[in-house]
Amino acid sequence: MDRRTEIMTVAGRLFSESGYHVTSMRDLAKAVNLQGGSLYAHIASKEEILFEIVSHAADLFLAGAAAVPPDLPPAERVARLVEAHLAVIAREIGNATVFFHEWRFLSPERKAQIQERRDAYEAYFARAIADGVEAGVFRVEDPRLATLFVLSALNWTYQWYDPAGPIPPDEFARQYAAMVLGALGADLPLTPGPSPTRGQGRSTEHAGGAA
Amino acid sequence: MDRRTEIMTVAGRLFSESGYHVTSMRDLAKAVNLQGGSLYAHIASKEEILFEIVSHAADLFLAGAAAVPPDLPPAERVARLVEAHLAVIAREIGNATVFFHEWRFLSPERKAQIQERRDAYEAYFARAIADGVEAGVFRVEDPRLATLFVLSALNWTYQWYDPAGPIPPDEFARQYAAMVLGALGADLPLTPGPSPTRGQGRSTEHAGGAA
DNA sequence: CCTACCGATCGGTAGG
DNA sequence: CCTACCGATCGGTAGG
Repeated sequence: MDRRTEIMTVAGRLFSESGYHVTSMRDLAKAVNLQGGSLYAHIASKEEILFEIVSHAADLFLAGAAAVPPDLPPAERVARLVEAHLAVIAREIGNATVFFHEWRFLSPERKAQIQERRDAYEAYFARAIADGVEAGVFRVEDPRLATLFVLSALNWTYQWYDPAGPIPPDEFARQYAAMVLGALGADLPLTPGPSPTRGQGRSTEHAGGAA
Repeated sequence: MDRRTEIMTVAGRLFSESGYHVTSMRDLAKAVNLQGGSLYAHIASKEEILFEIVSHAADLFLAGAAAVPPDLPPAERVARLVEAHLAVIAREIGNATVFFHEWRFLSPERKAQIQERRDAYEAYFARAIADGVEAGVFRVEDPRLATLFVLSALNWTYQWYDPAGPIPPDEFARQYAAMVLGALGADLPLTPGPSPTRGQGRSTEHAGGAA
């Protein structure tokens, strides 16, 4: 990993832990064993670092959605989109946090660039949901609101999901996808047989964040 | 509205628009027609302002949940909790934004105080969901994960919901509650008869944010 | 509630 | 990549 990449990686961690504005260039420099001014031999500005982190995360989300075959049946497509989204969060929770939490501090031009990719990403979900409604497998009143509902449920997960916690990422994604499909009015898609005792009571100890 | 209240109100707007750290005390002073130092005749510190805003929002959420009769059937209780949550966001979107976005910048003691209320709030949802599972009206694998799913779908709405937009708050809440109940595996609770043309296509023009 | 000011720290640069 | 430094701005205070 070259110096520049190291700076980006460490910055992703610091920005996600303390916030973009609270993290100073000197904090970052110290974390990579440099003097404050030396960072500028590798990067042009603090905002450039933020942009690279956010842009990288946006690309990961977009690539994940693009990898879902568009000819799959809508319900399966939605499930795959959900899984892809959560896989990105599980793998790069720090960068994902910066993506969701700090992107608004980008310059107008850079923010617009990210907005485009967010729109494109949202469109994958909107299409899958619209297809499902058309095919009669989803029952929603307003597809646009349903899309925002699904994305909301996904986007907030960076606030509380701990990939190292008790729920392994793919089990997490499986259950989450089932709930998303339920929200879309699909009839009990992948729910495993009637074993209502499964997982019960197991307070999974994820502490605060969501609420 | 006395001076102090005015400061809090304006600060809520500024913090939500630009972020807590980007908004300087001088920005705030100017917005209420004071000199920078004069703010300190009314408040002790910048963080005190943040705390009052966050604390106020936490109280609103908690009061909304507490007002839902605990003896209601679980499905209706969840629907009411969802509606109460969205009502707070519709009414105080600025303070709600600060609550969700900036609370982590509070001092450890104050953060802990807010965390307590968030936990109490979450417990309302956890209880309603647990009751529904027990009663057999909800079908979820892991009640804790289901609770986090529901709260995620709700918590993110401050990012994109516009109370002045095309979807009026109570219509918004009604549809949102239906999707939440669907996610919990309740059998098609309040879905109005088969009128799949309703609301269709109406791209509700909420622009980015969610994605 | 204002004027004037405090020390600290910020992102960034020059020159080597 | 370091040393030394820049102007700007920060939250907050003293004294009136």
